[in-house]
Amino acid sequence: MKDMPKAYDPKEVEAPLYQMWMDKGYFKPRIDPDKTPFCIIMPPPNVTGELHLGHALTATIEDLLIRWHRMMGDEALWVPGVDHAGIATQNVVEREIAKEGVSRHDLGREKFVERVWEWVGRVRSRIVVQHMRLGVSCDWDREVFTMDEGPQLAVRTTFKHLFDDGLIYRGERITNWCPRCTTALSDLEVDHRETQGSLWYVKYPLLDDDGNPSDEFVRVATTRPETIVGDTAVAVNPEDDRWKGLIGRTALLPIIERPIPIIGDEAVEPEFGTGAVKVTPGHDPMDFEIGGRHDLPVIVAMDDEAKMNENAGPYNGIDRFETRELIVADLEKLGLLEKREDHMSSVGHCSRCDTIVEPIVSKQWFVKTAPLAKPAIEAVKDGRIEIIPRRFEGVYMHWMENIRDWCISRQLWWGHRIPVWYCKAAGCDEMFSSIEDATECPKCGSHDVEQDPDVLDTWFSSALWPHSTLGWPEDTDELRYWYPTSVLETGYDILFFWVARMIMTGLYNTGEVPFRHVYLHGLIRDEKGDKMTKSRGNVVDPLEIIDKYGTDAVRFTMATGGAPGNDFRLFDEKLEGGRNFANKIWNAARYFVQSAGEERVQLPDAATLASAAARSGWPLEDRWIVSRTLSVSRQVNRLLADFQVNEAGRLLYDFFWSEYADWYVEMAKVRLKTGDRSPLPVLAYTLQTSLRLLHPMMPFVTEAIWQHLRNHIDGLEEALIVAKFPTGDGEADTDAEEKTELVMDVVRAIRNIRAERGVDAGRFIEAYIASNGTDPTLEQARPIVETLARVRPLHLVPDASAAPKEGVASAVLAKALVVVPLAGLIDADAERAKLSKQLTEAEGEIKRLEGKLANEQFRSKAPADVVAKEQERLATAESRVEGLQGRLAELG
RNA sequence: GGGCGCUUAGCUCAGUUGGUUAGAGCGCAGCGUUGACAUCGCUGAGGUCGUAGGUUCAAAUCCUACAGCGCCCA
Repeated sequence: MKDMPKAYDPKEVEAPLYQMWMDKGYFKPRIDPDKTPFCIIMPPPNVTGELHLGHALTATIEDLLIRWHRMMGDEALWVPGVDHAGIATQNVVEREIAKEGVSRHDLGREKFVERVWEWVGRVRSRIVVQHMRLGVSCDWDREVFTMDEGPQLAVRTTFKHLFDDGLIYRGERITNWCPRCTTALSDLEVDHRETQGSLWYVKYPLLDDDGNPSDEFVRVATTRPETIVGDTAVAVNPEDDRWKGLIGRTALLPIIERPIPIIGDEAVEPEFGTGAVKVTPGHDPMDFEIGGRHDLPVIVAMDDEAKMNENAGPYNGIDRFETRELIVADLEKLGLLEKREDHMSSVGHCSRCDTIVEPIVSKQWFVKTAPLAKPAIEAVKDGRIEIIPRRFEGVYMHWMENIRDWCISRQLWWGHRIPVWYCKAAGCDEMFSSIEDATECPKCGSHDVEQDPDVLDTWFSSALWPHSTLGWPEDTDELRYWYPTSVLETGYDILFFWVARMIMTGLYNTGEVPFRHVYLHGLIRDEKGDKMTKSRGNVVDPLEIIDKYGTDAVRFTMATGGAPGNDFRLFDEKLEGGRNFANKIWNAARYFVQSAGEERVQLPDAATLASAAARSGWPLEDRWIVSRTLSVSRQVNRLLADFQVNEAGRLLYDFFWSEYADWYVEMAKVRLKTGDRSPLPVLAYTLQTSLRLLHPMMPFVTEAIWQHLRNHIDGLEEALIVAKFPTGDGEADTDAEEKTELVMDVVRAIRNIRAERGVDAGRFIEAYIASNGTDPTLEQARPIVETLARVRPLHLVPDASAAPKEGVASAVLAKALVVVPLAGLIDADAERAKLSKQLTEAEGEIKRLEGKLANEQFRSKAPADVVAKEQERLATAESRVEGLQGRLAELG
């Protein structure tokens, strides 16, 4: 840690700093009742593979919040973890072993699960390494896996409680079935897509009163003719005059030749197709409901893989879509196919493998959600939980209020085995849930008990995450101290999957909300605005861009890229901006370090910093930057408290670059070059304050600089990560801010004239500034104006008459007149035209403001400070007009 | 079908209790090798804030309708 290289090199500093933080144990909070607990439970990434940009965004925002609170003195706990991701991981490992030509059935359940554990071991450590590259300051000793013992116990305990409370039941229901994953899915795991298909019109012969075929037909329309074999009725709307006469009669199912009743049900839409529909309770959710209302038999005509079964007569063993073709052809041959139309319909796809889902009736486990939803709705309604951005509360409410029972069983091998046992003893059909592995039937005492072979939906264990990671069901110190947790931060796309369910189970298990705030971030898209997906091939690997731009650049870009809850597009130019900013910070610090040299700089003392009066003797620019630093510190705290992470980032970017680096440092150089060391404490103060403010967002570059600064500034904490976060306590100095604005305006005006007239950048030119002769501001700032505007000699004159009139360029400010003699470079007519144009604009401004201020309504209804502001604006415009008129008069 | 979001400078986006002369980054134009930084500096051009109404002293910001795009739920 000697010299600072000319450019910031993230590769040099990141790994050693992370190691240092780890070694010092800075990530580990203590349970301290005198301090405020702050806790975030990390959304556990799936053990399916690599982290993606969504995880990087999550990590960035959560680490920012954690670091901020840690620096505020809170006991900040961030719990990392990973999720076993049932279906997804099983699929990935199945693909892995398929490369060896082996299926999971070849291996058998036990061997297959062993293979999954091997996979998990590899992926878990990779995820940890990836997270570390992002700079996350989570407590690694607490890293949890959803399949660890603790979470296992939490899962079983929750299941048993729900089971005993009658909130879990097993039943024959129609569920979404993925024939490729061969498991049931919950409603949320199905993606619906509008798909071009066909609507076939089929004639079902009617039987006469004696049960003999008649020459009458009922015509039904269907998008899924392959399910005809499972029909158990034809339904019409009882209000439908065309068909209500048929209710009570019997139709003969084509091909299968099963007599089925014609029933009336209000769910039938008369506008659809012919107004008569076939009813297949075994393969259609709506038909299942109709069947329930009319006591219709349920026929399941397909197997696990959606091949037709023995109930499908001649199609037994044939795939569902092939069967569709065959049936259509057969109906045609029988003369029962009337016509085919193009038809758009919504088709469900497995969210994991994209296979078309088959609605199928099977025996599954469900959670009765309505009783759990009620308190979950209350918690958000009464503000115990706040969702950010606010609009998602409406989305949450709507879903919760219309919630449907949750299918939690999955026909998988990888996951939490359902803690239910069946007694096999003759005459006993006991079914019971147990937290411990059961060996004995509680009813008959038989040891012939068998555990349910299925596993639970992954989200069942994730739903317990905020309390299970803290030790529940044990009554741990952690749980007592950090629960309810502070913030749950994740993408809005898993509001229902995860957030809503955590609220339900959290309240059910602990009686308390799992977290106080839910912060939902948007999705990161590619340059064109497309979602990043493997199939599109547009996925960006976080490590790749970290290698290219540095972690801080990635984090800064993520944090400031968009507003909370809004999607944003990521591309190289944005990341370059982040990288450049990191380099800017680095170099601004480097300048300080070089300027300080061997000297150890003392920071200004706290009392002086706190009081504007105490600072009043300081040079103007020092007073200004301290005042601005205090103000920015306050704003950053307010913005972060409001979760306006992006605004906080922008504010710091603007402050550091456009105020500190562009102006204060340049002003400070003026004195430093004369050998005056007095700016050093203020440079040190502003720089180190900025680093503290920036640290949560850009931890590496700021900490790296901090460690350099410790050799040059007295009194800095040993590491920035545990340094105190600035709160901005201290008086603003509006006088200094206003006066510095004047100085900057003057410098800008001269620079503008130089650029417009094409004056060589290096050349010093003469200039006159006429301002209110009693204000010593410009005299005090003379060296600054001279240097920053490259002016010599600079004439400070009491009024415009003292400045030359021929061959000059002028700039009229409200509080000053700038006159630059540039013989030979000035076209008098153009100069007059320019000033006239400005005069017209300023006069327009006056007119507008006078009109506004003359309005009695405005004066009486607008708040006093708004009126005062407009008045001030008017005065400014008036003085500009005066100046411009005077200048024009003088120019003739 | 129900709900939500977006539409602001050439591009990408900010703009949270309605009160500026509507901002930033990138891009663009001109100038620039004075020891922090060319991953830079200085200067500049560029917008009737989707359209039409309404509320208000005051609307990019609130309300209504419409258009285009996107998402969620059914």
